[in-house]
Amino acid sequence: MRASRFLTKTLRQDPGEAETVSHRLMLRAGMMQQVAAGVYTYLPLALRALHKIERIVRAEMDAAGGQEVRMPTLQPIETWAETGRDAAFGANLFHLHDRRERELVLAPTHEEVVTAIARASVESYRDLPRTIYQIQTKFRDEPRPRAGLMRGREFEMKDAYSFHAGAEDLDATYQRMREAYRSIFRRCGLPTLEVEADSGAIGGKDSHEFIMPAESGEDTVLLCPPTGYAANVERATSIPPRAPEPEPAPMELVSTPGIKTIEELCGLLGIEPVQTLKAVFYNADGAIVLATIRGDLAVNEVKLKNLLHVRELRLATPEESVAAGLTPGSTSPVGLPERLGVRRIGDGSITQGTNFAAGANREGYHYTNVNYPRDFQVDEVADIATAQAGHQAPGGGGVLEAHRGIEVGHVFKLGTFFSERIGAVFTDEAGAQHPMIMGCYGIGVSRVLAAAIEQNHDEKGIIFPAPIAPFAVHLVALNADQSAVAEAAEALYAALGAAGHEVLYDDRVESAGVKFNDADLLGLPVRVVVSPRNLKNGVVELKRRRDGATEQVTAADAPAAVAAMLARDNL
RNA sequence: CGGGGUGUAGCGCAGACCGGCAGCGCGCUUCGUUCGGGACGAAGAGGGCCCGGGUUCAAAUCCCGGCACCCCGACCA
Repeated sequence: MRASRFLTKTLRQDPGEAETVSHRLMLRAGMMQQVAAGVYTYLPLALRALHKIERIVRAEMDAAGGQEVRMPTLQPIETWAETGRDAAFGANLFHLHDRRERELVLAPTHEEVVTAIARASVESYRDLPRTIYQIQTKFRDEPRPRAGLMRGREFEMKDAYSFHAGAEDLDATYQRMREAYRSIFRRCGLPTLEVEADSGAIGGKDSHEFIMPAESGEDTVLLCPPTGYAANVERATSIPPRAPEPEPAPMELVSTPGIKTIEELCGLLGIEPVQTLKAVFYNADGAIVLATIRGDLAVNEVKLKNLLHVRELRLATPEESVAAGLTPGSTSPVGLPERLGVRRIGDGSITQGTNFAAGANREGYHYTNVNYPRDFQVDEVADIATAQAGHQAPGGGGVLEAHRGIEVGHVFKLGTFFSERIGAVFTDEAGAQHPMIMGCYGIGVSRVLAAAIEQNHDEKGIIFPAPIAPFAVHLVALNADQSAVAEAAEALYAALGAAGHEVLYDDRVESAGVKFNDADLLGLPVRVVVSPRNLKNGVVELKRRRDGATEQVTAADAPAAVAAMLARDNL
């Protein structure tokens, strides 16, 4: 492709509305154009990179036994009502009406439709397992689209679904898919963490996320290198530091005027947060729930939500707390009788340690020497704590460290939620019918592109990993208006193409600085410079974008030298 | 949905408090000089200020209403 004919140009200044690195660089490089919030046109550079990613994804899905289909984006609401997921998705689902006023939705995912495929095509255990996948545009009316391709309302996703006669068979495919995902990200040149994940409302057992480490990521993962433990913070468990265990003393009411926070309480009493208990009020689908946890820990709302089996969980408002008979700022599990009708959940941390300080449900007062279960009771003790960096990994053996990252893939076991509701059953060897057991496996293809740029850039621009670069080579002709340069560059352009390289040929009449800066911005893996100076020396100059390694070779040797340089790009 | 912010030339922004002929930089066009890290000079083109009302002799500017976009939080690939 000749730069002089190329559709898009680069921007010299940063676009005003882009904060995130990948968003900014993609706009500056002319890779995409915004059409609406969270909706973008993929211009040639972006589309070429997406195609590269998709090719790798397809190859690995096919190798893992997947069969590609294309399901419709436009779906009748009834498809969603059948499983109740129209309500589950709520406002995230795009709705529209046809000319007969029939209600349709734009699909955010495809479990319902793919399960209907399995229902139609699978009859017996002999027809199982099956893995179906597609690469397609998804629509989700996100509450807040952000950061360009990172979180769009319209985005590209590879979604795969597997169907099984038994749990062991699902497990085999699940593991095979995890391997395929590792291969995909490795082949893309994108180091990715694989972590345990929350499996969400549908509540499958196993779930893993693939997280690309990046500071701008929305997710936090906790890693324990010595033990290999890796989990999303939403899901992670840990062994928090132990609380002191002095001889239990009689509970005492102390005056704590104006004290609202754990820090203030600790300051006043001369103790550490680990020696306190805090009580947090939640509104869980309208019901008030009291969560009690040690003061140095935080409630993990995902865990709590899963425990309670509710759709919506949020902090209770002060008014709601008061209405439930509680005193915000001095809330406490102590003296909270069962009859209030507030469900009480205690974190495991309350069962260890003695003589805690806790609220007194009375403005300006706290209790000291509070001991569980002597002084208060809960309806259930469970792990509802947020694991933190510095905690011991579950089982011990190492300390957790926290990292930010971007979720680019997610695999999980669905069980029979969909097959039961859609009637996707098979006949077993004994002639009995069972719902198929399902797994599902997603990759945010367009997000992978954004994440790749988040992970691979410097102050000058993008540094594309060779496997997903829109072009492999940026051929730059300096003083392109000189006929000797133009002739040499044209010949090299043809030779590189003939050798199978994808080349962006900068034949524009522009200054060296402009061309070099554009090349740095676009970040194609290898830059080849043809110039009067090089011509005089009988060479062309190769420069690798990633590490700046340079090499001078004859024009005749250039195609092979480029190939060699590309091969070493990811090392 | 709550909080914060912004809509003025293709892009980045000033002008707005204090109404008075719409401006700067980049980019673009033409000519000349330059030519290995965003060159220089000269001459040009290009918007009526997000939309709708209102106030006023006069509105980008003041008032009212709307829309859009961005950022921070509750959600996800």
